Amino acid sequence: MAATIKDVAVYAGVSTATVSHVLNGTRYVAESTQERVKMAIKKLGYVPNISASGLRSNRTKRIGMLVPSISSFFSVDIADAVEQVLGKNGYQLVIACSHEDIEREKKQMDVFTYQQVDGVLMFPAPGAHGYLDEMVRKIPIVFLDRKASGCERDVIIGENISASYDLVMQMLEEGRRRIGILNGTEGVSALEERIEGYRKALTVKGVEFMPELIQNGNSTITGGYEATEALLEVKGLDAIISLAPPMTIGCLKCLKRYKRKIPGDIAVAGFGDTEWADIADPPVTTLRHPLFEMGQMAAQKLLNRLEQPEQKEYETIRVPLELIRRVSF
Amino acid sequence: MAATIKDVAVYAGVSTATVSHVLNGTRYVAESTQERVKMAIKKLGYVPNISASGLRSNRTKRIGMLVPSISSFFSVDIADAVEQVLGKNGYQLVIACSHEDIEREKKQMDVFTYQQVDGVLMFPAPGAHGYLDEMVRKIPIVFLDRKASGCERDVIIGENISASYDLVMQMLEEGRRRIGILNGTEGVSALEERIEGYRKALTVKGVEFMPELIQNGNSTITGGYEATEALLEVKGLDAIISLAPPMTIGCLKCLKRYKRKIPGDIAVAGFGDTEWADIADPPVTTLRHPLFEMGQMAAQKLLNRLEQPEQKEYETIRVPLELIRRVSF
DNA sequence: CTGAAAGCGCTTACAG
DNA sequence: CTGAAAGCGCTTACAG
Repeated sequence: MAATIKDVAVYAGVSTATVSHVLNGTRYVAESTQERVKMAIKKLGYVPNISASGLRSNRTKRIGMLVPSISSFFSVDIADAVEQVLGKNGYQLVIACSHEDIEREKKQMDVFTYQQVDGVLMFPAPGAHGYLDEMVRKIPIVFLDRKASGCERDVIIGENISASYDLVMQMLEEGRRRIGILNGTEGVSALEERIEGYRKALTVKGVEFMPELIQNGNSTITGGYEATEALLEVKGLDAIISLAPPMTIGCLKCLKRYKRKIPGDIAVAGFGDTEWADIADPPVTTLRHPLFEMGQMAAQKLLNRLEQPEQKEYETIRVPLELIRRVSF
Repeated sequence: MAATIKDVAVYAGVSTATVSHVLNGTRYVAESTQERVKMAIKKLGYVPNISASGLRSNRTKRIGMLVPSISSFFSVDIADAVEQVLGKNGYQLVIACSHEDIEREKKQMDVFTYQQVDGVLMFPAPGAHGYLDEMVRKIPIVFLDRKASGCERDVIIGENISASYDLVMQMLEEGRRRIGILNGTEGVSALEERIEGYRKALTVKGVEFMPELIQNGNSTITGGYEATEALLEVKGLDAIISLAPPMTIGCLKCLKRYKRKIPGDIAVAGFGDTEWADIADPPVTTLRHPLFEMGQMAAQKLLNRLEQPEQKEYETIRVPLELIRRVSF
C-alpha cells in the first residue's frame, strides 16, 4: 500500500504534525529535522493524500476553468497559459463547458463546488450572474474575456471598444461605407463592446447606422456563412467584420460561393488572430488578442486572491488588441 | 455553513448510512425513506463533500487527461467529446500537458496520483511507458491516438497505416513520384505508422524510397516551414504529405514563398481535417479523424473499466480515416 | 523547537 | 429494511 504521513513520521522519528509542517511550510522546523523528514518521504515514496488534506483544510489545489467549449479558439490558447502557470504553482486545472448557456454554467459551478475547487476562471455565459454572490462556498473567481452582468469580480478582457473603433475608422477612411458585422452569441459583453466601438466610429464619421448591417448567428462556420448571406442582401455592402473566428471562415466560404472579390468588392477583417489567417484565401486581416498573456494574468490574479483573501477592490484589466493587416483589408 | 450528511440524516430522521446509500445507490432503501432523504437534501441544499467521500472510498469522480498541449488540434476536439461523456456520468475532467516530453508526462502522472484521479486518458509522449505498470496506485488508463511503448492498455487510434498507404497509392497512381513527408515529433507511434504506410505503397508500386524525402520537425508552423524548405532541396519533388496540421500551414506558407504552384508543381495533403482546410489557399486535401467519436469511445471505455475493474483483455480500437479531397491534391 | 490528539465528513463492514 | 460506529489520512489549535 501507499505510504501515509504516519509511516513517514515513524520512519523519520517525528510526529505527523512535523511532517505536515515540513510538507506545507506552515511552521518552523529545524534544518536537521527537515532533512530527516525529506529523506523519509523520498525513501518511502510518500505522496500526500489530497482528499484527507482537503477534508481538513478545505484546500484542494484544484482550480476550475469554465469555458464555452474546450475547442473554442479563444479559450484554448488561454487555457494553455493557465495550465502552465497553475502547474508551476502546484495547482491542477479542472475544465468544464458552459456552451454559452447560463443554466449549464450554473450546473457546472455546482460541480465545481462539489469538487471543491479553490478558485474559478470563467468565460461567463450570457445571463445574470448574481447567483455567484449567493453561493455557499465563497471562492475567488476571475472572469475572462467578458464581464459578467450582476457580479463584480476581477476581469481580464480585451480593449474591445477601441480596437473595434480603430478598425472601423480605418475602414471608413479607406472609403468603405457599408460595413457589416457578423455577431456571435447575443449577450456576450465582449461582442457588445465591439459593436459599441463600431457605432461610435460611424457616428464620428457621420455615417448612418443601419441595423440590418448587424447579423447575429451562433459562433460557428455555418452561423458565419448564413449571417454573411444575410449581409449580402444589403445594397452597397463593402466590408465585413467578423466577431468570431469560425464565423470568419463561414464568411470567406460564403463570399467565395457568391463570387465576391476580397477585398475588391468587400473587405474582410476578423477578431481573433488564428494561425490560419496567413494561409487563408485571401490572407485575412485580424485583431489579435494576447491570449497567452491573458491566461497568465488571469491565473496569476487568481493565485494572488488565493494567497491574500482579504484583498483590495476588484480589478478590470484591459489588454490591447493588435490589428494585423493582411490582404483581405 | 454548508450542510453535512449528518444534517440531512437528522432532518430526514434516518442514519447517515441511509443518506449515503440513497446518494450512491449502494443498497436498497425503502421508497418512502428515499423520498424523505431527497427532500431533506433539497431543503438543506446539501452538497456532498468529495474530499471526505474520496478519503473513505478512494473514488474521486475525477478523470485525468494528459495531452501534448491543450491547444493541439487533435486533443482539443477529442477533449470536447470526453468532457461531454464524463460530465453525463458525473465525472470531472482534469487536464495536464506533457509537451511530448516523457519526463513531464511522468511528473503529471504523479500529480494525477496526488489528485487521486479515478482514471486517465492519455496521448502518450514518445518514450518508454513501463513506469505506468509500476505505479503504486493502479488505475485504468486508456491511450489516445498512439500506442505507448512498453505498456499495454486500451487504445483508441486511427487506421494510420492503411490511410497513409491509400493516400500514397492514390498519389502514385495520379503520377506523383517524389512524395515528401513532413514528420512531427519523433517516436510518436501514430506518425511512425503513417510512414510505414507510405513505404509500403512505394514498395508496392516499385518506387524507390529516398530517406531525404522524410523531414522531421516539431509539429509547429515553423517546423513545417523548415521541413518543407528541406524537401524543396530534393529534385523532382512533386508532392508533400504533412503529418500534423500546424506543419501543413507551414508547408503552404513555404510553398507560397517559393512560388510553387499547388497542385501544379507540388500536390499537398495533410493529416487532420481542420476547419480551415476549406478556405486555405488552395483548399487542402486532408485525412479526417473522427475526433469526436474517438473522444466518446475513449471516455466510454474508461468508464467501463471503472465499473468493471476485473475485465477481459485490453482492446485496440482502430478508427478509419476519411480522405477529403480538395484542390491541393 | 516539537508532539499528542481532536476532528474534518464521509463510507462500509457488521449487526439485527 | 436500517442503524451504530469505526476509521480513512490528513491539519491545526493547544500545550510545553
